[in-house]
Amino acid sequence: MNATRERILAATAHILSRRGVAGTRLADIAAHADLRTPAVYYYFTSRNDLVAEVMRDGQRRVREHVHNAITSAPPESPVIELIEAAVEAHLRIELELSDFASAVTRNAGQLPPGIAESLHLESAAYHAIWRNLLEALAESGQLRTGLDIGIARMLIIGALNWTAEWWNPEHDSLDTLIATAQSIVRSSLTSS
Amino acid sequence: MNATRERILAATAHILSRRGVAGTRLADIAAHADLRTPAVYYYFTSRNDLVAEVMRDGQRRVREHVHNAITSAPPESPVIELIEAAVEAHLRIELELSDFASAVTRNAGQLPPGIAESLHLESAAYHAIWRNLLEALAESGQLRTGLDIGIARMLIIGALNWTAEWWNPEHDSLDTLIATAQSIVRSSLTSS
DNA sequence: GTCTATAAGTAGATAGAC
DNA sequence: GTCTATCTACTTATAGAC
Repeated sequence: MNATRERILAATAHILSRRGVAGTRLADIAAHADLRTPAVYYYFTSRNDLVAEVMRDGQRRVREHVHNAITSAPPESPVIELIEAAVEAHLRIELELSDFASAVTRNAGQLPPGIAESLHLESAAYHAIWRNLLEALAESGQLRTGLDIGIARMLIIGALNWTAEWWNPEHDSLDTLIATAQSIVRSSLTSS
Repeated sequence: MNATRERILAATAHILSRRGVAGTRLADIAAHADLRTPAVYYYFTSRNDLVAEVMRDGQRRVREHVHNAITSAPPESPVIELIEAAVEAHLRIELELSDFASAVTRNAGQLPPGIAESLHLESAAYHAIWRNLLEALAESGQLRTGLDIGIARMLIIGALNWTAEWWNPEHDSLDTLIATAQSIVRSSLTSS
């Protein structure tokens, strides 16, 4: 596509994921993309449009990355292993691979009205992936009994999303974090 | 203490917990406290000072509420039941009892430099409570083997904190949320 | 396509009356 | 103690040159 446009999007994701929606200035975005502020308006009609596109793109990247991890698992994999693959994919895209992804999780809750709605479809599609995984686990008979499947899904995704708030690569390796998260998710969902 | 000062603090917590740090305007705070903006400066030297006090107060309230839940548990309670009491207390103070508490969890990650440091001591004291609980569980021999205790703590607190982003009382009752969270935490930490 | 210059609006903070 | 009036700084957005 257009290189400058992509650079502006990447700069926005970078700053959004660190400073938050309301703390993200067009001047900072432009500086990070090696431009002056007005140049942004050649590619985007407003700050809100730019932010909205980054958020939608970020949510799409998370969904695609997790989706790929699930569909590229060995055929006939037990459902719980697909769930563990999803845990790893979610953490890697969020913490290691993409500012777009962390921009979404760190800002989804405090978006101005217009942007929130524009994200809704993408967000619903992502949650549908997890809902399907948990329903498949229930159908396989391995889900721990008495668990509210919708609440469990949100608690798990919450634990994963919150890592963006505290994880420090100098303190814990990403591999250790992933292994611990997988262990906790497996143990909390299954009975064995 | 001073009623007006308290009203300003409460108004700030209310708006902070809904709109985020950078989205919180002094004019909105003043209006919610039934005052004009300059009156705020009679009680606080700056917007940052006001926000910092609300955040420290919120973190203190969470810590005290959880601490009380633990110490008022029946004597000789098994550690895992203290942990379940802590889960309930954290969710209740956050979702039901205090705008100050939700102001903390929804903004802790994106605070301007000055405020972040002023919250550090309170925040460390709260995490120490959970660290003690998990260490006691390990010493009792009931902690699942091979679990990184520090990462597990952050994943659990993250799952609880994230509820502020999605929980809707019209969709799930708080009691159901608490029971599900307790079940998941117990199952993820213990082997039985 | 990207710039300089600037308009228009908004937010934090202060001055001083009451 | 709280107000009205105002200052200053900052941010989004536009105009128009190059």
